[in-house]
Amino acid sequence: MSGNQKIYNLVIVDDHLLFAGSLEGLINSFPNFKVLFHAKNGVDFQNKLKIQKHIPDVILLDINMPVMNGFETMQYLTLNHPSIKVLALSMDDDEKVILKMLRFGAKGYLLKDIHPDNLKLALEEVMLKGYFHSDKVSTTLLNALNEAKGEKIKLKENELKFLQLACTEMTYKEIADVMSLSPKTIDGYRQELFNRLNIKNRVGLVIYALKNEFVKI
Amino acid sequence: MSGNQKIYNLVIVDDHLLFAGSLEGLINSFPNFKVLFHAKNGVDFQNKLKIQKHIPDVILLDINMPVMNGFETMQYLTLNHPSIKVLALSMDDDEKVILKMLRFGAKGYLLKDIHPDNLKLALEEVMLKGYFHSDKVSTTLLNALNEAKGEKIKLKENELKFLQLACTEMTYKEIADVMSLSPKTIDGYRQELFNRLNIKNRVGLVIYALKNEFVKI
DNA sequence: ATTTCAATAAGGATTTTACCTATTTTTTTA
DNA sequence: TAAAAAAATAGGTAAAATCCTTATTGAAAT
Repeated sequence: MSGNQKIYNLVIVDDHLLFAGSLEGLINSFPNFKVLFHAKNGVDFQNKLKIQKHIPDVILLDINMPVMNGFETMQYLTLNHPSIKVLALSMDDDEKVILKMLRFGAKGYLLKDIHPDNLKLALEEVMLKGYFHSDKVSTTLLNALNEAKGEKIKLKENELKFLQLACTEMTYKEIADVMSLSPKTIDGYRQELFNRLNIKNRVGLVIYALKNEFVKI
Repeated sequence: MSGNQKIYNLVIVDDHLLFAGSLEGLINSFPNFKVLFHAKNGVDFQNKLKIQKHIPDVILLDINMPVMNGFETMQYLTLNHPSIKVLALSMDDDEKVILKMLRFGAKGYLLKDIHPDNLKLALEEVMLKGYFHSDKVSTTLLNALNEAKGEKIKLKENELKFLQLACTEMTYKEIADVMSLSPKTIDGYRQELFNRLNIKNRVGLVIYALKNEFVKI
């Protein structure tokens, strides 16, 4: 609760100076993030890293760069600095590109049109949970992401039951009755699944359950 | 077409011994159904199921029983044997009761005054199509269950758009924005569809839309 | 010209969902 | 068996969904 949280060092790798520069200002305004430097490509990054005494905790890595692009840089980072969390930055949500970055070890990705307010949340989340993805993405992609990262979402027994019942027209209260649990426990399952599956409301649960064949209709 | 069709195992749960017993005889005379046993309530059913080597394919479940009634038994079945098709049995066509059973996962319902000849058809249909309902029911209910008769409800253009958007994670307010209509108009569509389709909440909309292929996932 | 109907939208109340945080209980495991 | 982790439960609040009724408007029908 108090003021002195850990401060995470961050590096921006992006060839658009204006973007990188303004982003630096924004991020430095976040209380627990500090921009160490920004680089215009992978080579530039390596050089600047040498003359730094700090290793960054997290890197915002643009994918489209002319010299040493996002993929190459990602490979270098995975090999040489596997503990640095990398968030891929992309203009659009091209599935192939994003999946490739994740296979290369990125912890997540951000679309460049993310709202400044949300960037702070995104950064905090990636440090806290280890991954983050812009939510402007299809469920299909999210599922693909989970597979790409080898993080198959496993449902606990009660979560599965809850999910199945959530695909009926029962209210949560009725579901709680059926499962002989407190409505608050059910609410806990709901919250947990919403977070894990990156969904927004009960419709998302239904869609997820159907896509993954946890229920049939 | 030929003689050796699959034989479905059936269980009758009803507290009226005479009824259950004679029903058993009738059903055993159907070539592709075999009564495993009958039970006088949900508890009795659970006990008898334990000493059975077969899991039933379909259960005829009376709603009005003194000990563990139809709802409670339905809840137990939905939770523990979701693959068993349940046909609710009722004396009358009390809408609320029937709809509640359907919401709890019953595949359909039969009125007890169904003609013996039709019971055979009903059972065959529920195994084949996955659902069945007695046709001696109120108009409202018939509308709700229109698909049993292959009568697809026609949607007006805006209703269809609304329905499709309701299958996303948008809020109704967001849907209203997208459709450039007042949230109150959207609420009107919602109400109209809920009444016409006899559904209870947004999950019902999603299920309906998917079943009738108004949306794809 | 009046009636009818469909589409739109309002007010206003209640219930259900959703979110955040914290505590207790149970289970696991070191 | 004590400590840690996971599961269940709870309180409080905000937002969204649901329900019921009524009103306006313009087009279509008789």
